Amino acid sequence: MPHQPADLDTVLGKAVTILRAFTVDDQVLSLAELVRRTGLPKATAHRVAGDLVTNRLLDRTDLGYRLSGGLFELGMRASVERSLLELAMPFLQDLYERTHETVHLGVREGHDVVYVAKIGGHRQAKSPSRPGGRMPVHCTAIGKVLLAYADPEAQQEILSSPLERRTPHTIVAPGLLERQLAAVLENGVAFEREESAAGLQCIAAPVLADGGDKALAAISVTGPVGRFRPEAHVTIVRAAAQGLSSLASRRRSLSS
Amino acid sequence: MPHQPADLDTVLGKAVTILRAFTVDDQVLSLAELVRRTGLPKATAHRVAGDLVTNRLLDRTDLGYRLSGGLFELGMRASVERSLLELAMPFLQDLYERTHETVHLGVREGHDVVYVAKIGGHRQAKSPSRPGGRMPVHCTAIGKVLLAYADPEAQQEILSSPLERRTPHTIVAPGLLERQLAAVLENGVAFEREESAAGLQCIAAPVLADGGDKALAAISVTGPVGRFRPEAHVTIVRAAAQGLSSLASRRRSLSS
DNA sequence: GTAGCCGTCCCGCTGACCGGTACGGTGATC
DNA sequence: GATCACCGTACCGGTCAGCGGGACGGCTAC
Repeated sequence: MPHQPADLDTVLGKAVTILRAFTVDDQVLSLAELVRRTGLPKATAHRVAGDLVTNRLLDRTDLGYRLSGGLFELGMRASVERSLLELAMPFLQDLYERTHETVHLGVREGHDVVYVAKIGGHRQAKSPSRPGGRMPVHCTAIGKVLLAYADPEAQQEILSSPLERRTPHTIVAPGLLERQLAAVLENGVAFEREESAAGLQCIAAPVLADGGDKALAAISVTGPVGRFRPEAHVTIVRAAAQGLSSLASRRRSLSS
Repeated sequence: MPHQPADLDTVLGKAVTILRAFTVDDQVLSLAELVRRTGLPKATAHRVAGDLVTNRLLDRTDLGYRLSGGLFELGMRASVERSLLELAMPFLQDLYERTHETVHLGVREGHDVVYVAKIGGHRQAKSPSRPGGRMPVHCTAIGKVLLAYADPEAQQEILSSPLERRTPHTIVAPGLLERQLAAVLENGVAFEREESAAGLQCIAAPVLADGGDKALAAISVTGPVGRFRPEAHVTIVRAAAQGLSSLASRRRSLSS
């Protein structure tokens, strides 16, 4: 996790440290647990958490603290992700309707992909991804697409760092991964075969920026090994991603 | 807007004031604009905004500041909204697939409904709602449902405050609205007929908590007056909401 | 009983935060 | 090309908000 630990000598730093202490699957954290995770003195954590409650970034419950609905609302106003989500939704719907498998929209953030949207039905494959959650780039189809279209230095930086093994099929050899990335650029799609979780396969395509050389995001379809063949969906996934690409190009939302 | 203005005498207060200065349709705000909206001294706004950037809650661009992807990620971890969203998605998908109209999931926050999800296709009705955005409770189907199932004091508080007129059809008479709310409790669904925007109709049903007396959220289907008849979808919307209700009851995510 | 862990509160010290002020750049107006 | 308005940025000394060690009372568990 490349989160530089945030400055604990400033109020704001302490505040975000507390907020970021929550992971995707924490519902509620006690004060003691916050102290444990943040390393803040108990009195300080207590006070700052209290301040966060008054500022409606945290909720107080009988069992502890919880990220508030106000924070959700705020996060949804992040222009890049929100407008991406809005533009993408119809395309994601199409994909879901045609495949009835889990559909993802993701962006890259450092070594991870962050899922902006995840849609699926009642019978969706059991996948470790969560909306707003993270997965390493090297073991997901979306990640490989985003990596293939990333600037060379970022790509190299990731390729030269240790690649965590998630399943027996996870690609941990940089050379092999690099060859796959070349194939991704050639085909415009990436595959994943049980590299992030057992029993899951996946295909993804890039949402390209104006020039067509940088990827803003990626779209994927995921399904279980039994009923799902990634190769069967190359055309529609690529078409959806291209449709979104050209729609996004006609708007402004990029830059850095 | 019942946002008590946040304490400007504290760092944290200034920080959230800056963050909340962004509305749903702001992409990027200049420092000067932030100063204008927040009332903070320029030097202060500059410093705090800078701190927010170092803490990855804001992004710096050539044109100004922007809510960051990190904030999006954080907001998605708000347990109530996120788990609601995850549980609801299959039901929302079903509704979309059967109607091919815009489907909403919303919760109440004070006098407004906040949209947790909005899904639709390419031909979706032009609606003023945005994911993460707000609409007044009294002029939307989701709002009326949530209001009908709200605690009496909250309901009374809203009924006795001025009801903003959005269209010629907006209900601004508390008595009329109150009668509609009674009908909602009786039927388990609420309608909206061009009360929030011209040309739009809507039907919504409540997602009920354990007891069945409090509403956690509401689901709606929205369509244009021409092709869409809300009455035609009473059964499936109610069924979707009930399905989600019982699923949510089997998990824990509520309390206050 | 007592030992451990919890959340809360007190209170004196201090350095993080404050914001008036100044400066350089940029574009519009005359 | 001079003037002006407005922008973002940087400086810096005063001071009070924030700090956190410590104490306290409540609660399980053993």
